[in-house]
Amino acid sequence: MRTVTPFVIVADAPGGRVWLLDADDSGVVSASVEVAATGFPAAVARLEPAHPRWVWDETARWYPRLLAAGVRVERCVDLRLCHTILRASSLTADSVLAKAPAGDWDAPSPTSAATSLALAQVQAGALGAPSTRPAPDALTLFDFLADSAADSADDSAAGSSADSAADPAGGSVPTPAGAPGRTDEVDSGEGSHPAEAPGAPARPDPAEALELRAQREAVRTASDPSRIALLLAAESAGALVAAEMQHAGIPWRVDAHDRLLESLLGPRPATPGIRPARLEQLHQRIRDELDDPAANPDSPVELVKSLRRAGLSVTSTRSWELKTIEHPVIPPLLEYKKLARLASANGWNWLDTWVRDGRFHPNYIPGGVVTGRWASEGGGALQLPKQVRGAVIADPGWKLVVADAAQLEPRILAALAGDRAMAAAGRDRDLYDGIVSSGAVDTRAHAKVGMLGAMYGGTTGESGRMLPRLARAFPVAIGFVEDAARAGEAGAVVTTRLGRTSPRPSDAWLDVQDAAGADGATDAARSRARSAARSWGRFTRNFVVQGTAAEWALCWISSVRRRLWSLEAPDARARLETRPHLAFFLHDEVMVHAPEAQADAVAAELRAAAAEAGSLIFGDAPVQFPVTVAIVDSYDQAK
DNA sequence: CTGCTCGGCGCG
DNA sequence: AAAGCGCGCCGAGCAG
Repeated sequence: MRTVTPFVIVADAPGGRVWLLDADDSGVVSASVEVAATGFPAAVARLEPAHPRWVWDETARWYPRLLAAGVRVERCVDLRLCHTILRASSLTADSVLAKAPAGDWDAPSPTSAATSLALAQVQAGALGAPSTRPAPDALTLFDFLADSAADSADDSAAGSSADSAADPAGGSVPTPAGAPGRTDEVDSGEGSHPAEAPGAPARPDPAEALELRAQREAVRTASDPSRIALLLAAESAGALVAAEMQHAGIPWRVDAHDRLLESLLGPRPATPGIRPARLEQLHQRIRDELDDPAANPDSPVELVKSLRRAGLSVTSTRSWELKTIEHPVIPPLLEYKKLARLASANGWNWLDTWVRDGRFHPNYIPGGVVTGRWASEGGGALQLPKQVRGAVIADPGWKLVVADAAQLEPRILAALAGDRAMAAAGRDRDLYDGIVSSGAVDTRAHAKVGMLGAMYGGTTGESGRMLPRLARAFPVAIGFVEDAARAGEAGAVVTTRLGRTSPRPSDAWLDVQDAAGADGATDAARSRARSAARSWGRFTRNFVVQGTAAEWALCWISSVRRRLWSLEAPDARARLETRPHLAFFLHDEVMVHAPEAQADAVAAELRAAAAEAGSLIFGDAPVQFPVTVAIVDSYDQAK
């Protein structure tokens, strides 16, 4: 019988086989088994009921093959994602891990696009999914998310997860409910033998084990272990969500998409490269109105020349510039640009490339943005235009439950800064309406543009005009982003609530600043330096807000994921895609694909998860994080 | 032919 | 109505 330890490291063994290594709280390996690649999913399924945290170099490299076999895991450590955070975080700046020279773990991920469609679409093997479902209250979100180095809570302390997060003890790991306890013998790292592979060679110590130890040490010695531990756990849980969403896919109806394209563009051209009928019509009208048979609306450079020849004083072909011009060519030109964009970005070619068997399987890239937001690759998953959302349709008997965090970023700012006035403005109502009620500004639109400007560093136009009023009404919140901006302008780093730290400015940036400070610096040099400094200040100003909002969103989807898995399933062996599951995530918005009978329950969990995420990150700060929830048949019906 | 930048525009 | 943040994708056009 295997000894239960908090971590099981997954690593490549020679000959395409896989090691599974027990590791203790410090990352010390105590036992190992080696399995054939084909036996890997079954081996994971066998160990999962003890709720280990699976440790692997990259979730995107290991988890898809488990999902393809119908095996789901609760928790993991994505070493590469965690490494990136720990290397940069100001909370772990003194750690051995942060001070070491760059190594393999700092290299860009070798796994990305290549895994997308191929692995996600591997048909399931014969292996059925064993039940990995815990009792509904067996694990709180904190247990689920938080790293054991900061975990002092007992499982029975449900409902006090925020307190747990705020009170790291650096203590022992609570034994998962129903799991056998550890033996002392194992902690020494001596005297234990590979339990399931008696003939195995000496215990391996792969790079993953070394890295896990370094990460555990960095967390243990961090200036605020609970925050960084929560961030690492949320980042890793997000990686599981990403793999699961890629596996399940977004329900996409090719017939509906095709009808939509046909109604806007005309029938699909038989030959690629030929303009659809509607575009060709508009093209001809553009030539006629410009009296220029060679006018080419697909080439910005050529189009500017054509427009200027026709007497229009344009400097670009941007839509917003064209809209300011009065001329008969403008309406057909704007329509052409809109439809040409649809045809090239989300037309028939897109359908052929990205939609298979009624699902769009995008490749999500957790941590792909410096602020901690996800990026995506292939198919433009995070830029699905509203135009085509009518093709996202729930399966028969199923619903889409779409939730959106209301005014997330300003609420995040209010909580980060501890601005009680702004918190009050958002209590039980739209935050921007609340700002209007406070008397700071006169319309909701002004409140919104003013707050966005404050968070992005806007200084001009309407946004700039609102800033002084907002600064008077909410000095704490505005002061917070101003401080972040000044830090960036001075070349310093800033850090989110949970410990994600901004990159340092480049050497080129520092050189520009140095040049401006030198004796005899020219006005041009000083001006350039000021401009670069302000630009970097806008980045750091936004980083703290966008980055902390991304942390909130990670906690939200992690909680949603766990809650969905606890909902009643058709049977204990139900696969991910046959029960309510996350289908899409977009910064502050999620979509759950769920059987109609469970849609209301899902909606309730989406709301509860949002509240949970808020208290997990901000404790009892008086800021609410409401979500709007819509239960719909197609995505275009949401908001 | 491939690989790159740029303009433009989709999303939050 | 647009400019402050963060992205990815497309076609055009150019360099090699």
